[in-house]
Amino acid sequence: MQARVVEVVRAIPAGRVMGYGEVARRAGFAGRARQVARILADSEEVDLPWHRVLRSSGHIAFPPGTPLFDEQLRRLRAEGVMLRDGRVQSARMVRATLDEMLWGA
DNA sequence: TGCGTGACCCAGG
DNA sequence: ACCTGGGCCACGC
Repeated sequence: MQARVVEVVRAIPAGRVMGYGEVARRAGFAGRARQVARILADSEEVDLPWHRVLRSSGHIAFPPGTPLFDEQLRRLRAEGVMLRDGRVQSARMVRATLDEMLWGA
């Protein structure tokens, strides 16, 4: 599962974000969002754009003010992803169906 | 072995 | 648009 998840995360285009659940689905493990989170937490992978993965709500998963929260926010801003009321606009989210047509796979 | 704990999600209400 | 209950499952104590 680890490898498939890493693949999916690596495939998220810069400037766009994806929910943990969506990552799980695309990796072939629907329903296992928690495992995706753990995998990212444990991953030693370099150049893994883990900051492009957030809650389906558009919120960063860490509590505001924590080091990881700040780090993720910083990386997102660096690629032009802005947050409104603590969350990214849904338009930035790679969702199912409709997006499948636009971005494929 | 058992149980609480998460970088979570979703259908309902 | 927020809250809730149930689902999910690897880990650690």
